[in-house]
Amino acid sequence: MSEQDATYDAEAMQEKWRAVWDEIDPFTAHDDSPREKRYALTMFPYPSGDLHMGHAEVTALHDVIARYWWQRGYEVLNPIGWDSFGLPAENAAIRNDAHPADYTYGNIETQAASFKKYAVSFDWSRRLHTSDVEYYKWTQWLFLKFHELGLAYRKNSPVNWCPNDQTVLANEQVLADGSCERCGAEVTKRELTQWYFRTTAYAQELLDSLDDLQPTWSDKVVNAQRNWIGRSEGAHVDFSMHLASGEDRTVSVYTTRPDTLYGATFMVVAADAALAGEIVAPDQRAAYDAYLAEIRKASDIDRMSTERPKTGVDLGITATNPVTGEQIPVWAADYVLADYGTGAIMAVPAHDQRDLDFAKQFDLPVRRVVDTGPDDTGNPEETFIATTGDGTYVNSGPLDGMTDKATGVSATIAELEKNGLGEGAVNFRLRDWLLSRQRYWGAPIPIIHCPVDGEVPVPEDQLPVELPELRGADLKPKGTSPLGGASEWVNVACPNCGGPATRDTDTMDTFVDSSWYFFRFLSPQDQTQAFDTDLANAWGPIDLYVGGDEHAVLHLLYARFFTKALRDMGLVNWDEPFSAYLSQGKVINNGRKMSKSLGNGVSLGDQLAEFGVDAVRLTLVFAGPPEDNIDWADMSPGGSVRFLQRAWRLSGDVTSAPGLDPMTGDVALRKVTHKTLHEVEGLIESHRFNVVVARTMELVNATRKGIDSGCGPRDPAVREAVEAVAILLSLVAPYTAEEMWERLGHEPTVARAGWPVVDEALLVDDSMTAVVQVQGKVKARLEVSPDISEADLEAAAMTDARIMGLLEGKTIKKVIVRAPKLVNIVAEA
RNA sequence: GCCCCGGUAGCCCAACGGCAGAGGCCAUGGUCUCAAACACCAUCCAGUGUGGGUUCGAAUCCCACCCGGGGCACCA
Repeated sequence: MSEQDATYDAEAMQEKWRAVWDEIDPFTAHDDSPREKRYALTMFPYPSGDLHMGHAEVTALHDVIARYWWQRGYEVLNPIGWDSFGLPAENAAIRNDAHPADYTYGNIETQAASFKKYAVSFDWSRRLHTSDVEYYKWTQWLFLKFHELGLAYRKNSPVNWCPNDQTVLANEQVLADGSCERCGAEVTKRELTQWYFRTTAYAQELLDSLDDLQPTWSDKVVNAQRNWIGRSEGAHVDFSMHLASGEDRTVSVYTTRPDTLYGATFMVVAADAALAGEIVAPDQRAAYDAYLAEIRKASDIDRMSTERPKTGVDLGITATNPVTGEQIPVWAADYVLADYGTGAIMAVPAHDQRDLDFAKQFDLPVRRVVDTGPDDTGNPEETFIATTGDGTYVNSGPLDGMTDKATGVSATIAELEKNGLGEGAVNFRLRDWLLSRQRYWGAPIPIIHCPVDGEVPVPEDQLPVELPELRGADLKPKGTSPLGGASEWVNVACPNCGGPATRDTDTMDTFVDSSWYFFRFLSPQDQTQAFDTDLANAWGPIDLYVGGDEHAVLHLLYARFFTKALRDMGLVNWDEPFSAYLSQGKVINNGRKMSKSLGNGVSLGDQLAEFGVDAVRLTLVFAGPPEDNIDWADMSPGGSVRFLQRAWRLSGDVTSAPGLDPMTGDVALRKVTHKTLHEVEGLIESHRFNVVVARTMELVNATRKGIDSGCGPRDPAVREAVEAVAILLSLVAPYTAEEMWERLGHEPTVARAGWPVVDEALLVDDSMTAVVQVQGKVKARLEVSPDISEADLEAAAMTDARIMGLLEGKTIKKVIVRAPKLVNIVAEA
């Protein structure tokens, strides 16, 4: 059977080359390589079931870059691991009456096999799983370091509680509608003592660094993080509250509008803040307690609705407005948040709609202090529409007559500071990260509670604190950690005093595990430390991170926080983990997210079986810009198969021998080849992978033409072109590329063949088309030399017969010449 | 309500402020075939969401609006 008669058999190619690649091992990164290092990372998967279309997309895109870097001569670190702790495994285990480890490690094996078949250029030697003892030992070690530095601490406060999963949630894990990110249940509040990471210590730096990341991160994610960190500027203002006991108590409030202080006609304290219970007058105590009980029951879904009428209760005391001296009432309400600012506000109903709604509800006074003029909505005292813009200050003492908000704010702050009544202040929306989870399948928090010594860190030499097997135990959520039931595990001697003590029974949020895995990849087998600082400094930061936007404010923010903290510990010398971030879109079907309930799921396994790995990868890369969603219903993987066959067939048509000097080849085809390679370099750097595929298609078409009706199959330019196609395809369709490479007479692997050197001389055309416009409209085209001078081009345009005809009887006002591409003549009659 | 992103042929998508079309899908015609599929060749198709502005020149820059998608949201 001749080469030309061979058939393109995706399945057979996959079988054949997988074995060869396992042998060659082309993608293991060597720490001691003299080549320049690049670190490519894709968000590691969670082991639920087999890989799906989303995994296929992100790894196909990411692999273009990783494989390109190899071809360009870099030493590329492209590791793979599994984010293998977490609730889904635990819930599945409960459903199936099995152990989470069985479910987890079973799925990991399934996914690993699928990744291998999918031919992702991972370095398998660095594989890790966050649920391995060897890994979470160091997660615990990091927790202890954070604890040592005061970055991990315990506090009692109202927390988000998922009644279904029976565990607390970080703010970031509560969706906008107040439901649980994991299970969708309505999240409620509970008062609990929990562990936190002090993310707020880095709020300003996390915000500032975003400026540096802006050019190489998506705007979407940068903006999401900015909003989440939510920096605002304003002032703390001190109010003196007059308690029923006769005492005075100074309470500070945070406001972004200190300039409206003269319009503060009442105060509101967060009903669930400790302060409210401390200051309520005895005759209002019963009403307050009833109100508190009522709002505790309400879910966040109800609480967070802005349409809901305002509720609250009078605390029965007054406070003094520090500038007017007026006695103003103090209320408690749930529209004021206990954990933002100071948990108490000054209410300026005329200039804040929420305060105005409250004032209207409870018939509290409204006083306008900024007159925003006749063009605005009118006087809020009458319209009940708060005004927030600039205007002329009225009823505001020394501010009266000023017209500018910024001036009003700074004047007020200066006055407050002078009189010791307050000061300028900055506030962040960002809260500390609540990391305790009352669940089994996670890294135990390495703390021992001793009745004598309190919180005692587990000594480093006693790490890891291994998760007790609890095989056969009931892991169903009960509101406290299942670890509490392992009494032999829980009861230990205090490392300090030796007396009886108990282990902390909570486990860490799995986002802790994923906040540092990219460090562990640098020395995954190291038994002596979490990661090797020198290697981290040599490889990091990550040159390109590819993943989904669903982690815009979760994982990406936590990983940034960890990196900054590790830098401050001297463990690494860079402070942002991801130099560039590419967010890939989702694979949807028929305009909708794939879901079981819609019945529109597309199985990756089925697609691979029908079209082959290469065609599926090619389809995903070619679909459009990486950031865009891919609607699988609009795609044509069958077309991808046909293209790959067309490309593959070229390799059978080449009749020249390998190692031929291409210099003697057909110049026209060589130009296409070299222009394509040159252009692709830029396209890959700017992540326009879909256009890379289009350019490869053009090269295939041009080569086909050369073989059939041009220079013929024996021409060296044809060999050069087909080899270029194989190398281009090695980024997207590794099996087809390898098969072509073999048919071209080369040894495997094409993936490490090296990027062809582009001949600059072939990028220049002998002649090109210049456009002649009259009044901006194209009227003529001229064939000119690419290095024609402006004067020559203008002369050529002015002497063109059509142009001369058009200009007859007109006065030329202006001629714009952009050699060698364009001449534009502006003329009038 | 606030903040992002997008709107180009029937469809998916290209186009440093300079000829609106690179590539693909679909469709149609042809070559090949007993026929079909494949392959190859060819053809068809929009003036860039709307209205203004800047410019010699705008899909591209600016303003307003419409539509679609996403994020945040009682954060004082």
